[in-house]
Amino acid sequence: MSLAHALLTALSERSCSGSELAKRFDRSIGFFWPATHQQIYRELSRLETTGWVSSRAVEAAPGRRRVYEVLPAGREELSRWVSTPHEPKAIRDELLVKLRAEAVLDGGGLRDALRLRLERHRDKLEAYRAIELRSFDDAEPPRKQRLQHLILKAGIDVELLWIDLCENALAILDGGTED
Amino acid sequence: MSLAHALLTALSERSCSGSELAKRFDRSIGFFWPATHQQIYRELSRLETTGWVSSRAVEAAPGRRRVYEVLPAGREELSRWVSTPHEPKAIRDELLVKLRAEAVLDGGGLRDALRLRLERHRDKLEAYRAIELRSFDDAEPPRKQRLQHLILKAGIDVELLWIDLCENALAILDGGTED
DNA sequence: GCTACCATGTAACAGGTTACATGATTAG
DNA sequence: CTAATCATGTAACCTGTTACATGGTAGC
Repeated sequence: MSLAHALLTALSERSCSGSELAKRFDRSIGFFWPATHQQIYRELSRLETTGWVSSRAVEAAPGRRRVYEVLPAGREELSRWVSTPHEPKAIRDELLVKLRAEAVLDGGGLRDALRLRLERHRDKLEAYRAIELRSFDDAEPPRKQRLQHLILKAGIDVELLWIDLCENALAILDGGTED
Repeated sequence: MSLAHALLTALSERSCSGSELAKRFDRSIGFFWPATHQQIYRELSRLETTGWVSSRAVEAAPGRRRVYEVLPAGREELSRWVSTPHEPKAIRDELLVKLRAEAVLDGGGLRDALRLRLERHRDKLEAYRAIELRSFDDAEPPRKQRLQHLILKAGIDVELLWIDLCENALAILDGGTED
Protein backbone atom coordinates (compact mmCIF):
# COMPACT_ATOMS: atom_id res chain seq x y z
CA MET A 1 0.00 0.00 0.00
CA SER A 2 2.92 2.35 -0.50
CA LEU A 3 1.34 4.39 -3.27
CA ALA A 4 -1.43 5.41 -0.89
CA HIS A 5 1.15 6.65 1.59
CA ALA A 6 3.26 8.32 -1.06
CA LEU A 7 0.14 10.28 -2.05
CA LEU A 8 -0.62 11.13 1.57
CA THR A 9 2.95 12.39 1.91
CA ALA A 10 2.77 14.51 -1.22
CA LEU A 11 -0.63 15.93 -0.25
CA SER A 12 0.67 16.68 3.24
CA GLU A 13 3.41 18.75 1.68
CA ARG A 14 0.79 20.60 -0.37
CA SER A 15 -2.86 19.96 -1.30
CA CYS A 16 -3.50 19.77 -5.03
CA SER A 17 -5.42 18.06 -7.83
CA GLY A 18 -4.82 14.63 -9.34
CA SER A 19 -3.15 15.91 -12.48
CA GLU A 20 -0.90 18.21 -10.49
CA LEU A 21 0.03 15.28 -8.25
CA ALA A 22 0.95 13.30 -11.34
CA LYS A 23 3.23 16.12 -12.45
CA ARG A 24 4.83 16.52 -9.04
CA PHE A 25 5.45 12.77 -8.93
CA ASP A 26 7.29 12.99 -12.21
CA ARG A 27 9.94 15.19 -10.69
CA SER A 28 10.17 14.30 -7.00
CA ILE A 29 8.58 11.36 -5.17
CA GLY A 30 8.20 9.56 -8.48
CA PHE A 31 11.98 9.15 -8.64
CA PHE A 32 11.68 6.43 -6.03
CA TRP A 33 7.97 5.59 -6.29
CA PRO A 34 6.80 6.11 -9.87
CA ALA A 35 3.08 6.26 -10.59
CA THR A 36 1.01 6.94 -13.70
CA HIS A 37 -1.99 9.22 -13.62
CA GLN A 38 -4.29 6.19 -13.80
CA GLN A 39 -2.80 4.75 -10.65
CA ILE A 40 -3.00 8.10 -8.94
CA TYR A 41 -6.68 8.67 -9.74
CA ARG A 42 -7.59 5.14 -8.73
CA GLU A 43 -5.77 5.51 -5.45
CA LEU A 44 -7.20 8.98 -4.73
CA SER A 45 -10.73 7.54 -5.03
CA ARG A 46 -9.83 4.83 -2.55
CA LEU A 47 -8.25 7.31 -0.17
CA GLU A 48 -11.40 9.39 -0.24
CA THR A 49 -13.61 6.32 0.34
CA THR A 50 -11.44 5.35 3.30
CA GLY A 51 -11.77 8.85 4.72
CA TRP A 52 -8.07 9.77 4.61
CA VAL A 53 -8.48 12.63 2.16
CA SER A 54 -11.32 14.89 1.06
CA SER A 55 -11.80 16.62 -2.25
CA ARG A 56 -13.68 19.61 -3.52
CA ALA A 57 -14.40 20.62 -7.11
CA VAL A 58 -12.70 23.77 -8.28
CA GLU A 59 -14.93 26.19 -10.17
CA ALA A 60 -13.46 28.28 -12.94
CA ALA A 61 -10.73 25.77 -13.66
CA PRO A 62 -9.78 23.86 -16.80
CA GLY A 63 -11.42 20.41 -17.01
CA ARG A 64 -13.37 19.38 -13.93
CA ARG A 65 -10.52 19.79 -11.54
CA ARG A 66 -10.79 18.51 -7.96
CA VAL A 67 -8.39 19.50 -5.21
CA TYR A 68 -7.49 16.85 -2.63
CA GLU A 69 -6.55 17.51 0.96
CA VAL A 70 -5.35 15.20 3.75
CA LEU A 71 -7.80 14.72 6.64
CA PRO A 72 -6.69 14.20 10.26
CA ALA A 73 -7.34 10.44 9.90
CA GLY A 74 -5.02 10.43 6.90
CA ARG A 75 -2.32 12.19 8.83
CA GLU A 76 -2.63 9.63 11.64
CA GLU A 77 -2.46 6.78 9.16
CA LEU A 78 0.67 8.23 7.59
CA SER A 79 2.27 8.58 10.98
CA ARG A 80 1.32 5.00 11.90
CA TRP A 81 2.74 3.70 8.63
CA VAL A 82 6.04 5.55 9.05
CA SER A 83 6.54 3.96 12.47
CA THR A 84 5.83 0.45 11.19
CA PRO A 85 9.07 -1.36 10.29
CA HIS A 86 9.18 -3.19 6.96
CA GLU A 87 11.48 -5.70 5.28
CA PRO A 88 13.73 -4.36 2.52
CA LYS A 89 12.66 -5.31 -0.97
CA ALA A 90 15.05 -7.14 -3.29
CA ILE A 91 16.69 -5.28 -6.17
CA ARG A 92 14.86 -7.00 -9.03
CA ASP A 93 16.77 -5.46 -11.92
CA GLU A 94 16.74 -6.92 -15.41
CA LEU A 95 20.34 -5.95 -16.06
CA LEU A 96 21.69 -8.26 -13.39
CA VAL A 97 19.77 -11.18 -14.88
CA LYS A 98 21.14 -10.27 -18.29
CA LEU A 99 24.69 -10.15 -16.97
CA ARG A 100 24.27 -13.64 -15.62
CA ALA A 101 22.73 -14.78 -18.90
CA GLU A 102 25.62 -13.19 -20.77
CA ALA A 103 28.03 -15.15 -18.58
CA VAL A 104 26.41 -18.43 -19.61
CA LEU A 105 25.82 -17.48 -23.27
CA ASP A 106 29.29 -16.16 -23.91
CA GLY A 107 28.26 -13.98 -26.87
CA GLY A 108 28.86 -10.33 -26.08
CA GLY A 109 25.34 -9.31 -27.12
CA LEU A 110 24.91 -7.31 -23.93
CA ARG A 111 27.05 -4.39 -25.07
CA ASP A 112 24.19 -2.31 -26.53
CA ALA A 113 22.04 -2.74 -23.46
CA LEU A 114 24.97 -1.70 -21.26
CA ARG A 115 25.67 1.40 -23.32
CA LEU A 116 22.02 2.46 -23.16
CA ARG A 117 21.92 1.97 -19.41
CA LEU A 118 25.14 3.90 -19.02
CA GLU A 119 23.69 6.83 -20.93
CA ARG A 120 20.46 6.82 -18.94
CA HIS A 121 22.20 6.64 -15.57
CA ARG A 122 24.56 9.45 -16.52
CA ASP A 123 21.60 11.61 -17.55
CA LYS A 124 19.82 10.90 -14.32
CA LEU A 125 22.92 11.61 -12.28
CA GLU A 126 23.25 14.96 -13.98
CA ALA A 127 19.59 15.77 -13.33
CA TYR A 128 19.94 14.88 -9.63
CA ARG A 129 23.07 16.98 -9.29
CA ALA A 130 21.30 19.93 -10.88
CA ILE A 131 18.53 19.60 -8.30
CA GLU A 132 21.12 19.37 -5.56
CA LEU A 133 22.80 22.61 -6.63
CA ARG A 134 19.46 24.35 -6.96
CA SER A 135 17.84 23.21 -3.73
CA PHE A 136 20.48 22.44 -1.15
CA ASP A 137 22.99 25.22 -0.77
CA ASP A 138 22.30 25.96 2.87
CA ALA A 139 25.28 25.30 5.13
CA GLU A 140 23.25 24.67 8.28
CA PRO A 141 19.88 23.43 7.00
CA PRO A 142 16.87 22.54 9.18
CA ARG A 143 16.02 18.90 9.87
CA LYS A 144 13.46 18.68 7.09
CA GLN A 145 15.91 19.87 4.46
CA ARG A 146 18.63 17.56 5.72
CA LEU A 147 16.32 14.56 5.32
CA GLN A 148 15.29 15.60 1.83
CA HIS A 149 18.92 16.12 0.87
CA LEU A 150 19.76 12.68 2.22
CA ILE A 151 17.14 11.12 -0.04
CA LEU A 152 18.57 12.93 -3.04
CA LYS A 153 22.08 11.82 -2.16
CA ALA A 154 20.86 8.23 -2.02
CA GLY A 155 19.52 8.69 -5.54
CA ILE A 156 22.87 10.05 -6.67
CA ASP A 157 24.73 7.15 -5.09
CA VAL A 158 22.45 4.65 -6.79
CA GLU A 159 23.18 6.18 -10.19
CA LEU A 160 26.91 6.17 -9.48
CA LEU A 161 26.66 2.51 -8.54
CA TRP A 162 24.98 1.56 -11.81
CA ILE A 163 27.40 3.64 -13.84
CA ASP A 164 30.29 1.85 -12.19
CA LEU A 165 28.69 -1.53 -12.83
CA CYS A 166 28.05 -0.81 -16.51
CA GLU A 167 31.58 0.46 -17.06
CA ASN A 168 33.11 -2.58 -15.43
CA ALA A 169 30.86 -4.95 -17.35
CA LEU A 170 31.79 -3.30 -20.65
CA ALA A 171 35.47 -3.59 -19.74
CA ILE A 172 35.04 -7.32 -19.15
CA LEU A 173 33.08 -7.83 -22.39
CA ASP A 174 35.74 -5.93 -24.29
CA GLY A 175 38.28 -8.36 -22.95
CA GLY A 176 40.12 -5.97 -20.67
CA THR A 177 42.09 -7.33 -17.77
CA GLU A 178 41.71 -4.45 -15.33
CA ASP A 179 39.54 -4.98 -12.29
CA MET B 1 8.93 -11.18 -19.03
CA SER B 2 12.09 -11.26 -16.97
CA LEU B 3 11.16 -14.24 -14.87
CA ALA B 4 10.93 -16.35 -18.01
CA HIS B 5 14.44 -15.31 -18.96
CA ALA B 6 15.79 -15.71 -15.46
CA LEU B 7 14.51 -19.30 -15.58
CA LEU B 8 16.04 -19.87 -19.01
CA THR B 9 19.33 -18.56 -17.64
CA ALA B 10 19.23 -20.81 -14.60
CA LEU B 11 18.26 -23.84 -16.68
CA SER B 12 21.02 -23.04 -19.16
CA GLU B 13 23.49 -23.19 -16.30
CA ARG B 14 22.06 -26.56 -15.31
CA SER B 15 18.86 -28.49 -16.08
CA CYS B 16 16.77 -29.34 -13.06
CA SER B 17 13.27 -29.69 -11.59
CA GLY B 18 10.91 -26.92 -10.47
CA SER B 19 11.53 -27.38 -6.78
CA GLU B 20 15.27 -27.45 -7.30
CA LEU B 21 15.00 -24.25 -9.33
CA ALA B 22 13.11 -22.64 -6.47
CA LYS B 23 15.93 -23.60 -4.11
CA ARG B 24 18.64 -22.35 -6.44
CA PHE B 25 16.76 -19.07 -6.83
CA ASP B 26 16.78 -18.61 -3.08
CA ARG B 27 20.53 -18.42 -3.01
CA SER B 28 21.63 -16.96 -6.35
CA ILE B 29 19.50 -15.42 -9.08
CA GLY B 30 16.76 -14.80 -6.56
CA PHE B 31 18.95 -12.16 -4.88
CA PHE B 32 18.13 -9.85 -7.76
CA TRP B 33 15.05 -11.54 -9.20
CA PRO B 34 13.12 -13.24 -6.41
CA ALA B 35 10.45 -15.79 -7.29
CA THR B 36 8.23 -18.10 -5.25
CA HIS B 37 7.69 -21.71 -6.24
CA GLN B 38 4.19 -20.82 -7.49
CA GLN B 39 5.57 -18.28 -9.92
CA ILE B 40 8.23 -20.71 -11.05
CA TYR B 41 5.80 -23.55 -11.76
CA ARG B 42 3.41 -21.23 -13.59
CA GLU B 43 6.21 -19.86 -15.71
CA LEU B 44 7.71 -23.29 -16.43
CA SER B 45 4.36 -24.41 -17.85
CA ARG B 46 4.29 -21.37 -20.12
CA LEU B 47 7.86 -21.91 -21.24
CA GLU B 48 7.01 -25.46 -22.17
CA THR B 49 3.88 -24.38 -24.08
CA THR B 50 5.94 -21.81 -25.95
CA GLY B 51 8.48 -24.45 -26.84
CA TRP B 52 11.46 -22.91 -25.08
CA VAL B 53 11.97 -25.77 -22.63
CA SER B 54 11.04 -29.44 -22.51
CA SER B 55 10.41 -31.59 -19.48
CA ARG B 56 10.50 -35.25 -18.70
CA ALA B 57 9.18 -37.06 -15.66
CA VAL B 58 11.76 -38.65 -13.41
CA GLU B 59 10.98 -42.19 -12.31
CA ALA B 60 12.10 -43.34 -8.93
CA ALA B 61 12.08 -39.85 -7.49
CA PRO B 62 10.22 -38.29 -4.56
CA GLY B 63 6.91 -36.72 -5.57
CA ARG B 64 6.26 -36.58 -9.32
CA ARG B 65 9.41 -34.77 -10.16
CA ARG B 66 9.91 -33.36 -13.65
CA VAL B 67 13.25 -32.19 -14.98
CA TYR B 68 13.27 -29.17 -17.29
CA GLU B 69 15.79 -28.53 -20.03
CA VAL B 70 16.31 -25.55 -22.37
CA LEU B 71 15.56 -26.22 -26.06
CA PRO B 72 17.47 -24.56 -28.93
CA ALA B 73 14.56 -22.13 -29.42
CA GLY B 74 14.85 -21.16 -25.75
CA ARG B 75 18.56 -20.55 -26.10
CA GLU B 76 17.91 -18.32 -29.11
CA GLU B 77 15.23 -16.41 -27.25
CA LEU B 78 17.57 -15.85 -24.30
CA SER B 79 20.26 -14.59 -26.64
CA ARG B 80 17.79 -12.27 -28.39
CA TRP B 81 16.58 -10.92 -25.05
CA VAL B 82 20.09 -10.25 -23.78
CA SER B 83 20.85 -8.19 -26.88
CA THR B 84 17.66 -6.13 -26.55
CA PRO B 85 18.32 -2.86 -24.68
CA HIS B 86 15.89 -1.92 -21.92
CA GLU B 87 15.18 1.17 -19.84
CA PRO B 88 16.39 1.10 -16.25
CA LYS B 89 13.66 0.60 -13.68
CA ALA B 90 13.14 3.14 -10.92
CA ILE B 91 14.19 2.31 -7.37
CA ARG B 92 10.72 2.01 -5.81
CA ASP B 93 11.72 1.61 -2.18
CA GLU B 94 9.35 2.17 0.70
CA LEU B 95 12.08 3.56 2.93
CA LEU B 96 12.66 6.59 0.72
CA VAL B 97 8.95 7.41 0.80
CA LYS B 98 9.01 7.04 4.56
CA LEU B 99 11.99 9.35 4.86
CA ARG B 100 10.12 11.97 2.94
CA ALA B 101 7.01 11.42 5.05
CA GLU B 102 9.14 11.71 8.19
CA ALA B 103 10.44 15.04 6.89
CA VAL B 104 6.91 16.40 6.63
CA LEU B 105 5.58 14.74 9.81
CA ASP B 106 8.43 15.78 12.05
CA GLY B 107 7.86 13.05 14.59
CA GLY B 108 10.85 10.70 14.71
CA GLY B 109 8.73 7.57 14.35
CA LEU B 110 11.00 6.25 11.64
CA ARG B 111 13.76 5.17 14.01
CA ASP B 112 12.55 1.58 14.45
CA ALA B 113 12.13 1.04 10.73
CA LEU B 114 15.63 2.39 10.16
CA ARG B 115 17.16 0.14 12.77
CA LEU B 116 15.45 -2.94 11.27
CA ARG B 117 16.64 -2.06 7.78
CA LEU B 118 20.15 -1.47 9.09
CA GLU B 119 20.21 -4.92 10.65
CA ARG B 120 18.87 -6.61 7.51
CA HIS B 121 21.31 -4.87 5.18
CA ARG B 122 24.24 -5.71 7.45
CA ASP B 123 23.18 -9.36 7.48
CA LYS B 124 22.90 -9.44 3.73
CA LEU B 125 26.25 -7.74 3.31
CA GLU B 126 27.84 -10.37 5.48
CA ALA B 127 26.18 -13.16 3.50
CA TYR B 128 27.38 -11.70 0.19
CA ARG B 129 30.92 -11.31 1.52
CA ALA B 130 30.92 -14.93 2.65
CA ILE B 131 29.94 -16.01 -0.86
CA GLU B 132 32.65 -13.79 -2.28
CA LEU B 133 35.34 -15.39 -0.14
CA ARG B 134 34.06 -18.87 -0.95
CA SER B 135 33.63 -18.49 -4.69
CA PHE B 136 35.97 -15.86 -6.04
CA ASP B 137 39.53 -16.39 -4.93
CA ASP B 138 41.04 -16.83 -8.36
CA ALA B 139 43.53 -14.09 -9.25
CA GLU B 140 43.10 -14.40 -13.02
CA PRO B 141 39.55 -15.72 -13.46
CA PRO B 142 37.90 -16.57 -16.78
CA ARG B 143 35.37 -14.19 -18.30
CA LYS B 144 32.37 -16.04 -16.92
CA GLN B 145 33.66 -15.83 -13.36
CA ARG B 146 34.55 -12.18 -13.73
CA LEU B 147 30.98 -11.38 -14.77
CA GLN B 148 29.50 -13.35 -11.91
CA HIS B 149 31.84 -11.67 -9.47
CA LEU B 150 30.81 -8.29 -10.85
CA ILE B 151 27.16 -9.08 -10.14
CA LEU B 152 27.99 -10.03 -6.59
CA LYS B 153 30.02 -6.85 -6.09
CA ALA B 154 27.02 -4.84 -7.27
CA GLY B 155 24.94 -6.58 -4.60
CA ILE B 156 27.56 -5.72 -1.99
CA ASP B 157 27.66 -2.09 -3.08
CA VAL B 158 23.89 -1.85 -2.89
CA GLU B 159 23.92 -3.10 0.70
CA LEU B 160 26.70 -0.66 1.61
CA LEU B 161 24.64 2.14 0.10
CA TRP B 162 21.58 1.32 2.19
CA ILE B 163 23.65 0.93 5.34
CA ASP B 164 25.15 4.35 4.79
CA LEU B 165 21.71 5.85 4.16
CA CYS B 166 20.20 4.33 7.31
CA GLU B 167 23.11 5.46 9.48
CA ASN B 168 22.93 9.01 8.17
CA ALA B 169 19.16 9.13 8.58
CA LEU B 170 19.42 7.92 12.18
CA ALA B 171 22.07 10.58 12.84
CA ILE B 172 19.72 13.28 11.58
CA LEU B 173 16.76 11.96 13.57
CA ASP B 174 18.89 11.85 16.68
CA GLY B 175 19.62 15.51 16.16
CA GLY B 176 23.30 15.16 15.27
CA THR B 177 24.95 17.89 13.23
CA GLU B 178 27.54 15.81 11.40
CA ASP B 179 27.06 15.32 7.70
C1' DG C 1 0.13 -48.09 8.65
C1' DC C 2 0.67 -43.36 10.52
C1' DT C 3 3.07 -39.04 10.22
C1' DA C 4 5.91 -35.91 8.19
C1' DC C 5 7.71 -34.04 4.37
C1' DC C 6 8.35 -33.12 -0.55
C1' DA C 7 7.06 -31.71 -5.39
C1' DT C 8 3.57 -29.87 -7.81
C1' DG C 9 -0.21 -27.27 -8.41
C1' DT C 10 -4.97 -24.06 -7.89
C1' DA C 11 -7.48 -19.94 -6.65
C1' DA C 12 -8.14 -15.37 -5.30
C1' DC C 13 -6.29 -11.14 -4.95
C1' DA C 14 -3.32 -6.75 -5.14
C1' DG C 15 -0.65 -3.70 -7.66
C1' DG C 16 1.27 -1.89 -11.84
C1' DT C 17 0.93 -1.19 -17.12
C1' DT C 18 -1.15 -0.02 -21.47
C1' DA C 19 -4.69 1.45 -24.37
C1' DC C 20 -8.44 3.94 -24.92
C1' DA C 21 -12.61 7.23 -23.79
C1' DT C 22 -14.96 11.50 -22.38
C1' DG C 23 -16.08 16.17 -21.28
C1' DA C 24 -14.37 20.76 -20.89
C1' DT C 25 -11.45 24.57 -21.81
C1' DT C 26 -8.15 27.15 -24.71
C1' DA C 27 -5.73 28.71 -29.09
C1' DG C 28 -5.97 29.86 -33.65
C1' DC D 1 -15.88 26.97 -35.06
C1' DT D 2 -12.43 23.68 -35.19
C1' DA D 3 -8.30 21.57 -33.38
C1' DA D 4 -5.39 20.88 -29.64
C1' DT D 5 -4.84 20.20 -24.97
C1' DC D 6 -6.12 19.24 -20.20
C1' DA D 7 -8.24 16.64 -16.27
C1' DT D 8 -10.43 12.71 -15.25
C1' DG D 9 -11.58 8.29 -15.80
C1' DT D 10 -12.55 2.85 -17.60
C1' DA D 11 -11.10 -1.64 -19.01
C1' DA D 12 -8.14 -5.37 -19.91
C1' DC D 13 -4.13 -7.39 -18.89
C1' DC D 14 0.22 -9.12 -16.62
C1' DT D 15 3.03 -10.05 -12.74
C1' DG D 16 3.68 -11.00 -8.16
C1' DT D 17 1.64 -12.52 -3.45
C1' DT D 18 -0.80 -15.42 -0.22
C1' DA D 19 -3.32 -19.20 1.22
C1' DC D 20 -4.52 -23.53 0.48
C1' DA D 21 -4.85 -28.42 -1.86
C1' DT D 22 -3.19 -32.95 -3.61
C1' DG D 23 -0.60 -37.01 -4.36
C1' DG D 24 3.40 -39.40 -3.52
C1' DT D 25 7.57 -41.05 -0.92
C1' DA D 26 10.18 -41.98 3.40
C1' DG D 27 10.95 -42.77 8.22
C1' DC D 28 9.47 -44.82 12.26
